[in-house]
Amino acid sequence: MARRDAQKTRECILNTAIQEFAEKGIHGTRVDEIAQRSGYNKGMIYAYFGSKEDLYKEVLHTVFGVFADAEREVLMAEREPVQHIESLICFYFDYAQSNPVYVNLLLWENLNNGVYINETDYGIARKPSFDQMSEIIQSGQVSGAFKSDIDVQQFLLSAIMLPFSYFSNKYTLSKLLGTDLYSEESLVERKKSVTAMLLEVLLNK
Amino acid sequence: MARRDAQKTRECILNTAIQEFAEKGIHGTRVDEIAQRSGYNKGMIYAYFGSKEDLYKEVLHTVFGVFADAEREVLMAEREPVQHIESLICFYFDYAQSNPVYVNLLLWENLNNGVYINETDYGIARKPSFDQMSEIIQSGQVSGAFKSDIDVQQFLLSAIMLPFSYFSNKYTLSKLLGTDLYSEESLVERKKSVTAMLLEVLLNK
DNA sequence: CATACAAATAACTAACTAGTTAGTTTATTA
DNA sequence: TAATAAACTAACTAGTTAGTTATTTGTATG
Repeated sequence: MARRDAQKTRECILNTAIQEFAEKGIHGTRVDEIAQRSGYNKGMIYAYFGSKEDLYKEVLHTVFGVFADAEREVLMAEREPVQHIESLICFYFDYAQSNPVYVNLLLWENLNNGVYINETDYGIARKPSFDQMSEIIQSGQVSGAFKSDIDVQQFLLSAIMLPFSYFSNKYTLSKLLGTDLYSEESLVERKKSVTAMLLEVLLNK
Repeated sequence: MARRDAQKTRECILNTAIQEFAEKGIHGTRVDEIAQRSGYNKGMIYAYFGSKEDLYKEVLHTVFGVFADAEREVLMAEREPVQHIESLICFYFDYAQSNPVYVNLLLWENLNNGVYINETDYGIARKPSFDQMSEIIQSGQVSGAFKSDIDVQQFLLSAIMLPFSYFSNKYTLSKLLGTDLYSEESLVERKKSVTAMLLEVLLNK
């Protein structure tokens, strides 16, 4: 087996970079640290990725790409509108819970005024997803399962942000309530509550 | 008038630091830049604040303190539970909208794993606020205005995060929807929608 | 097995950055 | 008005950091 494998080296550096950038952001991350933690020389990073900024953009591209694929799979499933929306809420909650790297990189980008994300295909990748969500809701309205006066865009904004923000504000929320919001039970309870709230607003009685 | 005024100098440096830290975080901010933008020598920063980190903590203390005072005022008002909760939602939305500095510093702190915020009195300042909110809801439940099966903590989490996250995810949300979410009309619409949603879940019909 | 080339590295550089210091300017007051 | 203290500054230091270069090491192939 080749101890020298450009493909594998590249991948290994990228994975280390994902961890580092998610944890410390583009300014807090040190290229030397990525080199050391990945086990490769700093020169390799520049050989394979060009610059710190380019590496960061590839990190964004990779992490957001993986998310978009997972989201697409949920949206592609053949389901009744109610179950479809329910599974989508469930997906957002679980994904944010088990992918802190994704949550953090989104936060960093918002703080960077979207400077780096604008240079990836993030928007292009998500637009059709959003349109598809809209269609699911509209079909639920047609079938009478969903209230007809629901504003699709407003509802989706809430459905996306309610699960996400529980994890993106982890530390300040814990401080506010003074209790552990991320125990197994708390997580189950929150997920139930968010789902119930969104469905109560959406469903016809 | 004294051109040399320690109090005023301190204040001026602090205000500049608030802007810089909110914009660039503790790692992205340069002490030299704060000095230059405030118009004072870097030595003054170290004379009055000790270190970059101590200055940052004082920034957090100041900004979160101002927020806590404003929140307290809303909570102290004598109102019927329905109007009281409505005014609270309104406050959260308006405050996040007009204080990007506050929004950003909260985001930075969540990304810093709450390291610096833990060394301010943020938690202590907010705990009684949270308890007071709980009381408002409970009194609404007693009077029959609010549903009796509402989980107070779950509801408050949603009431705090729904307004906030619309602003904390400004750039990625805009990318997702592809429209300007922060025009005058969009803001009014979002605020209405969030308020309506929360009240629908909370109020007895 | 020699050679050619890709993979990898150590050591370096130029620019930057938090923090310090030695000294100057201004206001106060005895 | 001379002495004193506080406000302020310019220039420096020690350490860091993104990025480069000269060189070595491993591997596939004719």
